[in-house]
Order: sequence, then structure tokens, then C-alpha cells
Amino acid sequence: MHGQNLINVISDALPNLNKSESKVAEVILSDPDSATQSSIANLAKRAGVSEPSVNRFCKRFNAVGFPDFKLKLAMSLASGIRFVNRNVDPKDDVTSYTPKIIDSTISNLALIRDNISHERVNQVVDSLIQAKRIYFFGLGASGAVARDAENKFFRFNLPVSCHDDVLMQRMLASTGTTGDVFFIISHTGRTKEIVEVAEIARANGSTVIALTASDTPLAEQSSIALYVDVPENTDEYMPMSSRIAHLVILDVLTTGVTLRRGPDFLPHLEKIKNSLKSTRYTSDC
Amino acid sequence: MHGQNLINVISDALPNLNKSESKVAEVILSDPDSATQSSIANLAKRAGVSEPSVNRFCKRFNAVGFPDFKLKLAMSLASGIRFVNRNVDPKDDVTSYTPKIIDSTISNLALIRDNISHERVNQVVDSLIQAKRIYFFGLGASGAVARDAENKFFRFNLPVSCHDDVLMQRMLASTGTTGDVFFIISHTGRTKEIVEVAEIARANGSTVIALTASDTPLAEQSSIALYVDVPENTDEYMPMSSRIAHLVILDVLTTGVTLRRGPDFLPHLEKIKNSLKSTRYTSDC
DNA sequence: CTTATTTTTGTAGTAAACTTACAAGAATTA
DNA sequence: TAATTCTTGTAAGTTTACTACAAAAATAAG
Repeated sequence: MHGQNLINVISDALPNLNKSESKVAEVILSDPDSATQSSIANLAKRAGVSEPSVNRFCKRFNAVGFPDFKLKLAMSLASGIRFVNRNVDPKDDVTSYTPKIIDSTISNLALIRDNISHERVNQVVDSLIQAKRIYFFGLGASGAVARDAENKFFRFNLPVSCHDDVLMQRMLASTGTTGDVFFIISHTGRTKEIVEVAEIARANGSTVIALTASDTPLAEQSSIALYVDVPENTDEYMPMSSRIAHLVILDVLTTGVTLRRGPDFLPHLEKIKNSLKSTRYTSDC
Repeated sequence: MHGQNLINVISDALPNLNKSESKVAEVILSDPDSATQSSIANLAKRAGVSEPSVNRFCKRFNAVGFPDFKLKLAMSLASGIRFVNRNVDPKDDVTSYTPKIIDSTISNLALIRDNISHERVNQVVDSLIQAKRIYFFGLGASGAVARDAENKFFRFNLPVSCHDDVLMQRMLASTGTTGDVFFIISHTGRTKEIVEVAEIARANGSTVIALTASDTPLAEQSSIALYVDVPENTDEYMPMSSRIAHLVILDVLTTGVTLRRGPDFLPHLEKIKNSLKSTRYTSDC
């Protein structure tokens, strides 16, 4: 499932490795950053194996040899997954916490990219295209995400609305019928009220799409669920970054809908864009 | 300005290099990807210089030696270039447009990480800490960002509110006084109404913080501006991703405020977190 | 214009790193 | 228990990168 990222590939392969290979894997996973700077001799010593064992390990993971492996490892680290020991520390100053937070967001997005089900995305796009009416629901932080979604889908000339109020959500869910799509956004997927809303909507024949964590009550209650599993915040100082992932997935869905509508639809989007021009100061460049 | 990214550092340094160093630079810049896989001998030959010249070149750019240089180059490539020029094509299907959109968001975040002024961030954190009252303003898509910001800052026990209505914004701006902070979010920085709001607020002695593009009327009218310059959307299908960058910067600011408040404040945040627990289905794990 | 000094560049030797071939040992199966 | 396969290490060989030094070029001074 993971793929793409070398670190994930190694962790996934861990159970299938033989004794010395797994020793090497352990050392690399425990501190990938230093592994990229070690010589083969150093790494072999730290793992307690011979140099050729390290070399064989590298070849097993489709590298030409040890240097090539280090290169690929370095690229994997740079391209995202760096959550190891990158938590914000109370002693951090701006120059350290700023890149840490941005990097952690980046790594979460890379995870989503590697794990999202393209099939599900397709199904969701289908549902949205065919919807008679779309409701975006969210509470708290997800309320802001829902609002953003409304803003984007409004441009498709679809009857779309957004609600961050539980009572309103309940009423709309109970009046929904076949053809209506309830798009429910929730970080935890465990908020009672919103799970109930999903139940009510489905009972009335509406389609319920959930953007939430896997293995949660909300995911179970929905017709189609898009899973967003970002690593748990062990650190008090780290902001919740699932919102960002939710927004990006909504970008993906918007793009999917635009593409499905075909090129004839582009002039319409252009018109909406232009309608805002007169409200702006002209650009100099 | 560039910094961080090795490719940019090399291009920027190009005029200050001597003859053989610039030969090496040319070869690397013309095909950085193959440079990461070459041996020092190969690269020296291609550049028409000796091996030690290549080695000296590497040391000039703060690498320990040639292998270390290759590593750093590979990391630069992985964290940036890889995402460029990945526009969505009308013929794309889910499996191609999904990673493209996520990658382009990632590359924008990487840009922000490398270019944001840490000094400005610090100044903004200072202002927010000292604020008697904070208003988050945004219109359209930025309205959703403002709402998210309100949600986050609410937890600091500060009098904070959020408005996405021009008239309300105008009224509040004109009643603001010294000690009030107006945090204005705008993708373009050119929306007339919002620039006027900034002017009014400053005229009354309030602090105006802008999260917007550089060299724009809004940036000029603000007390402190945080610049978010993401590359222009040349592609009709690419979603606007400055929102995401705005949200991440707000995460950074939130973290800054939390850290500045010190560890005594953590129990308060914990309390807010716990207050939501009773509304949730318990987790199995 | 010549000479001295500094900077730049290359040569050659050396040390380190990586790879390969082969053989010993462990695990598995018959 | 023996045979086979898989795993691991040793040792040799090859490549790669680095250092010290010297030549050449550029610059500055006389």
C-alpha cells in the first residue's frame, strides 16, 4: 500500500527479511538521517554484520549498490517523511519550529498521496457529478473546511450549501432524499452528533460521503469513505494537520469534477473568475 | 533570498566562481539528476577539469566532500524540482491528477518554508501575544481560512473573532483602537474593500497584520506583512493553493504563541481538548 | 616591462570505500 | 542423518575520493 517512500518500503518488508538483513533495517530505520552519511563499514559495524551483508541489503531494495541506496534514502527523507524526532521542542525558536511545522505538514501530505484510494476518489467524483444537491457538513475546525468546500463547488453551478450547526445538519439530513449527497468532514470520525446525522441521511436514501479517519463510526455509517489517517499528535505543540489534508483532498475532488465535466465547462469557470476582477486594484506587472 | 535549495545556491553563486568551478557548475545545473549518479571522475571529465577541482567545488558549497555534495544535491532535487511542471492535463485520470495536485501543494509549502521571514513571524507572534483583541478578516476562500484561525486562537483565551462580511469588517475597523490587532488574509492582496479596511484600521491606531502576496496594496497598508507568494496558476485545472499555505502559516503562528506563553499554559489547552471528549464515541484501540 | 606574490589548476600518490568471488556455516528438507 | 538450499562472512580486487605538492596562470608591485 505504502510504496514510493523507501522508509515505508523497508518497514513493510521487515517481516520478510532474514536475520542480518533485519539488523541492517533496524539500524537504518532507527536513524535514517545518519545512515545517509555513514560508510558501508560504519553501518555494518553498527548493525553487527559484515559489509557484504549491507551491500546485499541495498540490492534487495532495488539499488545498484550502497552509494545508490544512500542516495535514494536521502531523497526519500527529503521528499517528505521526516516525522522521526521532528517534534517541536519547548526550547525551539522561530528558525527551528517554523520549518518543523511546515515539514510535518508536508510529510502528512506525502502520506496521503501514497495511501489514498484512487478508486474511492473516482466513486466520490461520480457521486458529486450526479448529485441533485450537495451539503457539506463539519463541526469546529472541520466547519472551516466545509466552508471552503462550499466555496469551491459553488463554481460548478450546483445547488450546494455548507453547515456547521448540528441542529441544521440534523434537519437537512432528515429531509434529504435519493440523489442528495451529504459530504461529511470530521477529523476524529467519532463525534456522536455527526455520526447520527450520517445515519439519518442514509436512512432517507441519501448518499453519505465521509472524509475522515479509517475504522471509525462515521466511516462505517457512510456510503463512501475517504480515509485520512495522519499520525497521532504525540506532541502538545504540534498543530492538528488533518485539516490541511482534508482541504487538499477537496482540491483533488474539485479537479476530478472539472475534468469529468470536460472542456466545454471551462468558459463558465472563467466567467466566475472574471466577475471578481472589477473589485480589485490592478496589478502593476 | 533563495537559500536552502542547493540548485538555487549554485545558480546564485555562478558569477563569483572561477573558471573551472563555473565549468563544474554548468555541468551540474544542466543535468543535476545525472550529477547525483556520477562519480567524481566522470563529472570532472564532462566538465573538462581535474578531479580535485570538482572536489574543491563541493567544499566551496559547504559539503564535506564529493559524496556529501551529491547527497545534498539529491535532497534538493527531491524536495523541490520533482514537483515542478506537473500541471494537470485534460487527459489525466485519477491516478495521475491526484498525485499531481498533492505534489504541487507540497512544493508550494516547501517554497514557503524556504522563503518566509522568521523575523516577521516573530514580530507577528509578539503582536498577537500583546493584543487586547484579535480580529481575523477574509473574503471568499480566505473567509474559510479566517474562520479556521478564529478556531485556533480561541483556545488561547483571547478575545478573538472572525468576519467574512465587508460591512462588518469596515465597522469593526473603524471602532478599533491601539492594542487591537486586525489580521487580514487575502490571496491577491488587491481586493479594494479589504485594502480600505486595512487603511481604516491603521488610521485608528490598530495593528494590521496581513497574510498576503508581496508587492500588493494590502501588504503596503499593513503594519506587518507575511508574504505568501505561490507560483501563478497557469493551468486552468490547478486549484488555488495559497489557502493551504495560509493555514500552515497560521499553524506556525499558533505554535509561536503557545511556546511564548510557556509550559504553564499547557494545562489550559489540555482542558479544552478534554471538554470535547464526552461528545465522542470511544476509540477501540 | 619585469619580477614577486597570490591564486588557480592539475598530477601523482595514498587512503578509504565499495564490490565480487568464494567458501564456511546454518537452516531446511528429504 | 544426509543432501540441498539459503545465509553469512572472509579476503582479494577494484573503484572512488582525497591530500600534498608542484606547475601554471593571474594579479600586483616595483
